[in-house]
Amino acid sequence: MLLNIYETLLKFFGFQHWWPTKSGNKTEEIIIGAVLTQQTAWRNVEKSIDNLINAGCLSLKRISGMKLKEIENLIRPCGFYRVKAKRLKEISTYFSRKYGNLHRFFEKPLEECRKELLSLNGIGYETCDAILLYAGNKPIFVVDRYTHRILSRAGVWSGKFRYEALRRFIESRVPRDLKLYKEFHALFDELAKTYCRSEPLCKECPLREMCKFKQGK
DNA sequence: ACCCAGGTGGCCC
DNA sequence: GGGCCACATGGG
Repeated sequence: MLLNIYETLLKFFGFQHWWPTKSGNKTEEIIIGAVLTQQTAWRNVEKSIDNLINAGCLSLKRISGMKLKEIENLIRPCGFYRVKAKRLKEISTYFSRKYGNLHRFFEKPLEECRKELLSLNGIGYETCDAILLYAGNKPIFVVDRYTHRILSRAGVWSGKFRYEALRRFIESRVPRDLKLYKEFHALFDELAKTYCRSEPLCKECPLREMCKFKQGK
C-alpha cells in the first residue's frame, strides 16, 4: 500500500530533488535550513538563507561567532526569529566546538547522532531526522503533520499523530533505501501543499481513489 | 480580515 | 504521555 502511494506520487509529481540548497556549504545549509523552516513556509526560509549568504554568514562557525542581534536581523523573514536565532547560535556553537568538520559527527552510528541531536535545544524529532537524512545521509524516515494527514485520509494510518509510532510504522513497510526515504517525504510535502490541505480538495488528487474524502460537491 | 506555513519547548495535569 | 500556549513573518 505505502509503496503504491510512493509510486503514484513519484509518477504524478516527478522527482523532487530534496533537500534544496543554493550554496557550496550544502551540509551546513541543510542544518541551518532545518531549524529555520520550523513551522514556516519555505519561501520565507529562502529569504533568510539568501540574507545569510549575502552576509557571508552561511556557516556554523560564522553563526557561532555572531551577536544574537545580527543573526536575528538576517533571519527575520522566516518568523520566530528570536527563538530561532538563539537555537541557531547554540547549535552552531555546539558543533563548531565539538566537531570541526561535520563529517566527524556524521561518521558516528545513526542512533548516537540521533540522541545527540535530540538533546540540543531547538531540535525535536522532525528537525533531527531531517538533518540525519538529508545532511547526514542516514536512513531514517522523516515524518510530519502532512504525512499523518495524508496517510490518515488514505486509510493507511488511524489515530493521532505520534511521531515515533508513525515513523516506525512506515520504516517497517518500505525498503530501507536512502533515496526512497528522501523522496517519499518530499512527495508527501508536495501533495499536501497542492491537494491535501485542511479543506478536502480531492478532484485532481493523485490519491483520490483511496482518499476518505470522496469528491463531495 | 482571516488562515496557514517543511515545529519546539515550557508548563500543567 | 497528552493538551494547551507562545513564538512571528509573509503570502493566499
